[in-house]
Amino acid sequence: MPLFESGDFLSKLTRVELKKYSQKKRIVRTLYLHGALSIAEMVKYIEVSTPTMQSLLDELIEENIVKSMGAGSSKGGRRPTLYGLHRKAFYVLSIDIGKHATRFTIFDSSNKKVIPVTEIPFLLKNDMESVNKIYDWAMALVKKSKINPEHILGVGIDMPGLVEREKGINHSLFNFEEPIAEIFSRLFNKPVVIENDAQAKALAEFRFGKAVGKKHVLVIQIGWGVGMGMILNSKPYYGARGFSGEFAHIPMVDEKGYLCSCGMRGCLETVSSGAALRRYAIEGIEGGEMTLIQDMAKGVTENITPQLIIAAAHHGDQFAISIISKIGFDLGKGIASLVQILNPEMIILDGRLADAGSFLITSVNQGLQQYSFAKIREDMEITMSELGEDSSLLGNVISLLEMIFES
Amino acid sequence: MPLFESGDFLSKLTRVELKKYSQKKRIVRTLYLHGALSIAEMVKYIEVSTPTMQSLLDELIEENIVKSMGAGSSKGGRRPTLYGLHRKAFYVLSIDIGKHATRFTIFDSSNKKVIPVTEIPFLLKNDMESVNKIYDWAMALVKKSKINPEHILGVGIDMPGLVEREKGINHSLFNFEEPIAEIFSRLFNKPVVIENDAQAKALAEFRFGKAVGKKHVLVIQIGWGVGMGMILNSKPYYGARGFSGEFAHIPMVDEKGYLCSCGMRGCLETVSSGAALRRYAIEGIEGGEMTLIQDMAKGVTENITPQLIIAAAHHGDQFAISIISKIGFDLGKGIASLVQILNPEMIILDGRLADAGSFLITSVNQGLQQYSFAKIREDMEITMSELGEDSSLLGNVISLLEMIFES
DNA sequence: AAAAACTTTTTAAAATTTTATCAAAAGTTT
DNA sequence: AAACTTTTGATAAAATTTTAAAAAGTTTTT
Repeated sequence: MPLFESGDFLSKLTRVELKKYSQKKRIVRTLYLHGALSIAEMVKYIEVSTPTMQSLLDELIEENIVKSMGAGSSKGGRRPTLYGLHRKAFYVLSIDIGKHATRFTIFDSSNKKVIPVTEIPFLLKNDMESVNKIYDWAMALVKKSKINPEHILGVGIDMPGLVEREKGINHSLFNFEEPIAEIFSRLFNKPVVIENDAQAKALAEFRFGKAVGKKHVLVIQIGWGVGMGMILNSKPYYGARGFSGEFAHIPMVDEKGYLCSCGMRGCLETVSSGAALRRYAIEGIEGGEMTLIQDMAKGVTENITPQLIIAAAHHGDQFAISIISKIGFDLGKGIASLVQILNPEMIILDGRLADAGSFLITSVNQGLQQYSFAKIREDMEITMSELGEDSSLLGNVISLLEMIFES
Repeated sequence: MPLFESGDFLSKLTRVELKKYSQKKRIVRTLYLHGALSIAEMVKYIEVSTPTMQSLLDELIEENIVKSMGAGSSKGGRRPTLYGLHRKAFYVLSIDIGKHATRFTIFDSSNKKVIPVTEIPFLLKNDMESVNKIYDWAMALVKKSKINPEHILGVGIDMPGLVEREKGINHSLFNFEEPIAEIFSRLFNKPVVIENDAQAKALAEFRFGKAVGKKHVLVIQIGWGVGMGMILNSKPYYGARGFSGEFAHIPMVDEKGYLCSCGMRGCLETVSSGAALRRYAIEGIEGGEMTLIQDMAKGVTENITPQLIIAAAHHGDQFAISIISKIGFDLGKGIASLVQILNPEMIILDGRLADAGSFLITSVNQGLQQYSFAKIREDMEITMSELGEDSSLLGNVISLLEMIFES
């Protein structure tokens, strides 16, 4: 049984065959998410009796997808035999498309990278040439990895923009006549799933990060801009067309607000993002503020980046701290809206601005406190991501597998 | 098989018995939601073969829960036998607790009221006396209805406040040592579910109103205050502790904003609610505005209600129209945040202010257009509820049944 | 050190569900 | 109006799954 079958194949199966097929997929999914398990444990996740589970596992072993991993530790009785995914059960090619760089890697079924992440810095253009370049680089990586392309289950891709995951369309980027996911699928001759970059990060947090086991989690990514991915009711939330999470563009400031890159005025992103931080710094310096930032940037405006401002704050620069706090407070105010509306269990901050650490968290909490109910905040945790910068690449794998396991 | 069994009873069942029990519940749920169906149709909803479905139905008929409803119309072949719920399969007592009045009725399993809604006007107090009064009135209604209390499956109650449905606690009202749902459950000696009033309305819209078949719907209730119930991913959304939907208290106006009843400043409710509308009217009249409102209220401030202002608008009063528009615009701005974050398919407006109809909708759309992406609005519909004022009573029934069917 | 208790796995009989086929009833086409 | 198609429902053999009990392997207790 190959893990991925077309609907055409599936429609020919009888009820029993279909049930067995979906049970096997659930087993593979469970082993992917939880690692090696005993029969007794698996029976708790998947509703079948022990003998049935055993025969399903036998078949999966026969098919070289699952293998016995030896005995686990006893809980006061016979030691269980653990079953886990064969390392080579499947590979997934993951691509993180960004504005200024695109990153590639390949994961195996135990979630390990089989080849280091390759980052190709290039300015993304909204044309087929960029698509073809990405394909070529990806194929070069596959070749380099020496993995048999047959063993690659599919391709997971994340990118910025308004992504309609189900239809495989990105309305902001690569919005050609044919859905971009289908274009890639044709090129790679594999199933391809596309995902919004922030949502990919949320998936990674949910399955392998701080949000494991949580039901309602918001992952907010703060870089030059702001993005959000959501897990609601233990499921990724996409909304009607996948356009959810546009937290960056909720109204925060009145008519007098700055013009946002999206064309509206006074969006959260105009007062609470890396770009806003930079603008505050430049405005401050022009207004005659005494600050380390100017020295550190050697007087060159182009050198003023969020990272530099954060570094200045870590050196004790009061102006840097004050503008980070300003941004944090407004972010907290924005988060207050989220909290009041969604009552999440946890909010995870990610992205480069998250490096501002306690400077940011403190002021975020201030804004949040001023604009939300204590009861709703009570059991909620705001925390920083610990998955690192490859989390979106990992999220792509999860996204692809979920697509395959759901069908 | 009684429809509601305790966990104790269930834990004694074998796997097969449990499966059969849950399949039977799913059949009852399906028949409740969709009305009478044929075996062939039910097989599409519930994954069993025709012979199995037949034997399950036979058992349910034997138990007097389901009955054959005669032949349906043919779709080009043998006419199907339709099976539906016995009218007396179960009854549900529904109570809508409001600040100024509490309303009671009893529904049968075909969703019909077996007795007209009784409204008891009394000012709700936060004490056990009010609880006991509500219980007494409810029992009086049961007696009047002449329904055997044994046949009442349970009690569904909605009320304002921060309701933690799973624990049966309302943190704003009746927050005694024992959860209020348990207190009522002990009094009635039946399963009781409590629900936030706006969420109850959302449930009614989702199952029997304009939101049937939709996946992501927000139901906004605008009366003196503002409430919201949500359906996300085809499920009622409650959040971590059931405190979601506090849309009324997201920040809308800066520090200069009005003080809100919740203690914060500048909440949406301070600029976009029946109370805000009244305040605008009074402020306007005091400021010397020429308006019909003053005549209609006979110069008595107490007479100025949202309804009166809406009536003035319908008479062409420009000032009334302008303040309704003001409120609508701000509501639209608030809705923009919801839309950007959640990308819903549909937003349903309900509550007394919804009577302002087109005056409101037009300005809501203006605010929404100014502060949200066209792509996200594109396929979204904003509409008025058509379920009428009993929708929360109906929602309570759905809530109770979902609790019972889920367990 | 042996026995008891406990967890996991295996086995085979028992129970259940499905598949496949047929029959009945109604619509559609010739 | 007869023949054909379609849909629904019923039946019995075939296949599958579960139950229950026994076996195997560890830890804990006596």
